[in-house]
Amino acid sequence: MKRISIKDIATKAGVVPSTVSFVLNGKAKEMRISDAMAEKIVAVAKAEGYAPNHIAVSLRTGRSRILGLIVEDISNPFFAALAKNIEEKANELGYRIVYCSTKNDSQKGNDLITLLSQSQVDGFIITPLPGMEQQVAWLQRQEIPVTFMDRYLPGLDVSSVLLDNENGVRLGMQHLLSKGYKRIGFVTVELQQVQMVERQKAYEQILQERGVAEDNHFILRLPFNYQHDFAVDQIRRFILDQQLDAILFST
DNA sequence: GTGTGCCCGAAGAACTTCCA
DNA sequence: TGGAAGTTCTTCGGGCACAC
Repeated sequence: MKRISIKDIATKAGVVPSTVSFVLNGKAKEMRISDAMAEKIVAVAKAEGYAPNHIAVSLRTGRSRILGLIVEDISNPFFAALAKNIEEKANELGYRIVYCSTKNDSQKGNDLITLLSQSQVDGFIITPLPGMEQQVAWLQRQEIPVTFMDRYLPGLDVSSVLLDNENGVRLGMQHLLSKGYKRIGFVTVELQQVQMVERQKAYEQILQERGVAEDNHFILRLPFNYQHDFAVDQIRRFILDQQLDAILFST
């Protein structure tokens, strides 16, 4: 079935394509097109079920009104919730979102940046991984807008929306310490990502400030792609082996 | 293998036509 | 004559056909 184009609408309405374009883009008044003609064009477009060809629009305007959202794992509830909010806000502003997951693989992240930039996305929101620096720098050289989310890459001047990792851990630890807990465990994942490093650093710093000996710093590092049952078993052993009375989860 | 020209759909500047 | 209405032409990036 042939797709209805602006040209088809023009033929049926008895005008040229640009007149249709002006009307359908709300510029009829500006271009001094009569109300009667504008109404006729709108009616034909509606009757024919016309929908703009986004590829053609981006070809002409150089903008796709699509943003690439690259996160660690879109099935993760944390990123799914963030994605939902980002999508709602983007829709309000007339943008659509394409979601991708790196699965914590920087090569995959780099490939996704290449793929999406070739697809003419207007900008990127990325939870970056070490190893993606060059690709992000390339985006900056191409003047393609990039924003980091949840974490950042030291050495790159990119706008970032971040959690206050240190203060978050500090508040959590203060709460547990104020309740009288002394043997507080810290559960994290084996990642050298900046946010994980900052959270662990904050945990150790707070214990140090309280004069807790290093022997009583209890840290469990789970592998990134852990299975649920495995993690539960590891945490159970961690609690028993270290005789913990509280745990702070960093993720 | 390389160069050239055309095509696709839509936007918009510049232009022409019409009419009071 | 001048404003309103509508038209023409160029442009964009990439794929493709064709000539050399």
